[in-house]
Amino acid sequence: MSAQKPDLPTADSDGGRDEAMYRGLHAAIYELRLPPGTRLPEDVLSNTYGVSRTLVRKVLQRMAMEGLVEIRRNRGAQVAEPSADEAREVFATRRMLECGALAELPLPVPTAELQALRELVRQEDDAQLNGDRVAAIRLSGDFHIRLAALGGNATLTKLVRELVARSSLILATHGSPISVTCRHSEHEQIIDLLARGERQAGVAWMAEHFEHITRGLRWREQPLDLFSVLKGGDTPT
Amino acid sequence: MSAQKPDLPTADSDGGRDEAMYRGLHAAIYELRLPPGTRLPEDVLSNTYGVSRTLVRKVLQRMAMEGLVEIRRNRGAQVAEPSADEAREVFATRRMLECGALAELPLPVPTAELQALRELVRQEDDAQLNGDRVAAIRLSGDFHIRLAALGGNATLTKLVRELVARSSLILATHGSPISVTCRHSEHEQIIDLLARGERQAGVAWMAEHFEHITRGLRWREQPLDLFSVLKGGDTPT
DNA sequence: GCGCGCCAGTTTGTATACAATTTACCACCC
DNA sequence: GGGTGGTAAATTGTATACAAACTGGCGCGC
Repeated sequence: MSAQKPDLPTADSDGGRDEAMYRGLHAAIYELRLPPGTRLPEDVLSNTYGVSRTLVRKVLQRMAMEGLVEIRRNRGAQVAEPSADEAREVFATRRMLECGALAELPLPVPTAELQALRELVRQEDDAQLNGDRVAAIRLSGDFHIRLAALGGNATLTKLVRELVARSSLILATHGSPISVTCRHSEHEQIIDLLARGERQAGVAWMAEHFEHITRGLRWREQPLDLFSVLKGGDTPT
Repeated sequence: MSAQKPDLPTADSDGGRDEAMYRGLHAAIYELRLPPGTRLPEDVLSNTYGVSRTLVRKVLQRMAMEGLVEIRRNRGAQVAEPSADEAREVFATRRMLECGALAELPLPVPTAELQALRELVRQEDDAQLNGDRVAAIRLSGDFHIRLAALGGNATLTKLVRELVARSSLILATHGSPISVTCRHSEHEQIIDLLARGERQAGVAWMAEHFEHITRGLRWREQPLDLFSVLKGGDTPT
């Protein structure tokens, strides 16, 4: 059942400079070193990575498709600033995908995987205690990705990976400073339930977990989209 | 001041010639006028749409991200030929997303929407009777997209739209000539359950519906992936 | 005759040049 | 003085040019 697709003899190590640039930019955004709203001028990236604007544009287009970057016509690219609506949608979608995947997870889960997941939880816990909010967000995302990947569905895993990366931006924009991410105990609880083979309970817990995250967001209003307000056209007294 | 032009950020109205070309190519692939495996040389597309290869590549890259086109380094693009594994993954993922969306659909569904869905079913039914397999596949996809869109989750709807387009290629490649798509009665049954407010029954029926589709695929005739066969080194006797 | 290697033709990958649009700044007018 | 309009600088959009890689065919040697 494993869908391994041997691309070319040189597997995934290569991919060219554009792939290297993609990884760099993706990591920088996922790890919030480039916060939401940061402008990404093409010539700067071009000079930074030593490639032509052609490749820069290619990478930016790709990341725009993934929702990590916003490209406005003739106005360049910037790190995406997810709206409140988008935040709700992303987490609702993640809940469906991740709960669905969890519900069909073949049991028992290999011990090695359980151990790796526990290790991620431990690191996330450390980050929380150290007040390293950014690291906690990233590690929480890694946990969810790894968990989703257990099902062996590469298509689903890819989607979850993309949604998790967007979630990172969402938490940076709308997350409250305290208890930004999932409470560590919740992640640990899911693992424990999985280890005991109580899959259905794990699914229920996961759903509640997403509920907590969504509720934890603070919906501080966005930059007040003047256009849509005016076009909304409520009758002027 | 010429600010009267509704230039919304996520412009769906216009985006230039590249957007027009995207729509054209997407429709051609979705409607199977360009069957899986069809090569898509850049200069041909360039001449066809009257744009430079730059824009052609931009569109092809985008469609590759969506899984509709495969781009192999230095070897150009072609309409994707989904593998059997990919087919299973796509339908499993769709089941999770679409069942999840259905389970949370606010009831009652507006009458106009129900009517539009019934109309799609009717057209699909016609196509089936007329032996127009290609139209039936497309209309079936339209039905699923419209149903998913009812929830109002744009992020989820976009994912479903992409997966449905890929499903079109999957059915073209692996679908059996008869009963290619969903049996029409199944779609109608889902609408009826929805109209009566029996959401849970609808979800269950939808899940079974995907089960039927997956089972209806014929898995013979794998593309003879010589590389992985040789490298896999199973050497079965 | 069969196989190997070389060469030409074709196709893609990347960079650069030029056009179009936006942005910012400053002079100008009310 | 504040707002308006225009012009210049900067940035992006598109096209083209050139380099690299692959494909297919032909000739040569075994």
